[in-house]
Amino acid sequence: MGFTKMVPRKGYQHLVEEIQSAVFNGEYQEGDRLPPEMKLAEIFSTSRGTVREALRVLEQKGLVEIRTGVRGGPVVKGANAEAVSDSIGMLIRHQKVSLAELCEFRELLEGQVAAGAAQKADEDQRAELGEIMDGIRELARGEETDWEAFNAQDALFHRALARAGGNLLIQANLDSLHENIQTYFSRYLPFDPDHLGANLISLEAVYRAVMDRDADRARESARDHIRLFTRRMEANR
Amino acid sequence: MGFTKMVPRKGYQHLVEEIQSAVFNGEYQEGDRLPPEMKLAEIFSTSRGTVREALRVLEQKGLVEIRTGVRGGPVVKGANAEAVSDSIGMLIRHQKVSLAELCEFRELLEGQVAAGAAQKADEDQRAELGEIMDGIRELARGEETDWEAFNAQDALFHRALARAGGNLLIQANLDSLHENIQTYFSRYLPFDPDHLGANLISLEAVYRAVMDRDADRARESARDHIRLFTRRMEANR
DNA sequence: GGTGATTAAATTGTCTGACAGTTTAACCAT
DNA sequence: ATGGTTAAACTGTCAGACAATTTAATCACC
Repeated sequence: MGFTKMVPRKGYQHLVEEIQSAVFNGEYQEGDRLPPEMKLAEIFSTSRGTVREALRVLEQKGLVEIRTGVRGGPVVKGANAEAVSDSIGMLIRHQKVSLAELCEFRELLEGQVAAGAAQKADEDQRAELGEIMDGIRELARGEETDWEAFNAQDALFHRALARAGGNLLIQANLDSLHENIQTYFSRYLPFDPDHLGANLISLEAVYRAVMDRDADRARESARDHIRLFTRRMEANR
Repeated sequence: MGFTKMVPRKGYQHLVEEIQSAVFNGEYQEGDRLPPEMKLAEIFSTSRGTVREALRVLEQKGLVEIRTGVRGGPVVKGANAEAVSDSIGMLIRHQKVSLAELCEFRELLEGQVAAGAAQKADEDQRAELGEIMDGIRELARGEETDWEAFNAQDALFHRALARAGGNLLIQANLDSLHENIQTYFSRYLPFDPDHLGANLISLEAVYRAVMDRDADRARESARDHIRLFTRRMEANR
């Protein structure tokens, strides 16, 4: 017990681990250039091909970025949530996650984010939210609403809210939810002026609660707002 | 506006996308073998080196697994949360996520999971939880507690709870949190019989609420349980 | 007829060497 | 100073070779 299957070590994995821990130990800081492929091959006494495979892995992990040309090479990237979002998207597209689960999770996160924003948003962020809301109202007022633009603006609002109120982990998750839920949107949420009105009303409720710094009401409004979509999608399915 | 920087396409990225969508379109099912490297090189009229770089990326994404030997080659893997966990760990180790944020997120998720388990756990899962709790009580009773074993059993409980009550997205996130929070545990939570007792009590509360199918109480107990750790860690920091 | 050892084949893992493409920096002309 | 040109430092890609690993088939033996 406690033993794990012995799997033949592949060479590039060694490189991946070494470089990774060099970065985490601070030997290379964000923005620093790692040695070029040739040098790395020399250092680890391996071939350029192997080095390149390791670099592909590190690149995918979001740890380095590779620049071509002189003074190029592998550069340590600042941490970002892209890889998280990507891998979550993987789960979703592998259809291991149902629409209901997606919505349950989103409801939970958006609620938390709204509550956080109500408590933590600074003046700049509050102003930004106000501007975005103005844009949304503007779009909703027109006779024939540009559905695409409305959705885009709506997404913008949720993003800004997430930045203001959620920590990076929550942001990463919401990003991938937004990204991956679009599939369902376009399938199950055809344009409908009725829905647009209801949407705007529930979004206004979230906005007001955040502006009033009322965390509990913000959470509940946000959950309601998401539930509106959920129900609408389930009805159209 | 709306334009994105034109970045020179790298060849292997093309392969990655093509293969990825082939999998998501169902052209290849879980467990199917993709063509071997040579064949892929032929199909995409490229070289083996390029194919291998693409495979490294897909491997890292958790989409394929590569087997050596005859009847080996790239095999489509079932979805799993490893890549999610890995990338979240990255954020944490890059210190982009504070302990406080980690705990905030964990509190939210564990609460949801406990509530879900209270509502949804079937008989088997309830029995499993009971057995794990027995094990925990057993470990706590002893004179000199095996701290390692206790922690392991505790983790087991949280896992079982997550399986019973959370959807896959929540599970994936919690898995990574558990994995990555260990770093902090060992640094800030040295063994302490006092803490162990409090821990057991708050865990019992979660267990009872789940068994009573009281979702709200389960959520609150779970959040309390997590807060206990959070406070303890912050105190020792 | 089964059973264990041997061999052959398929496929990945690695190395070498080469050349094309890309980007920066230095140099040069105006 | 300004603009264009060139050289150098890199990555991107290819081809060909051989080693290592695993499976399947074959063969010898009881």
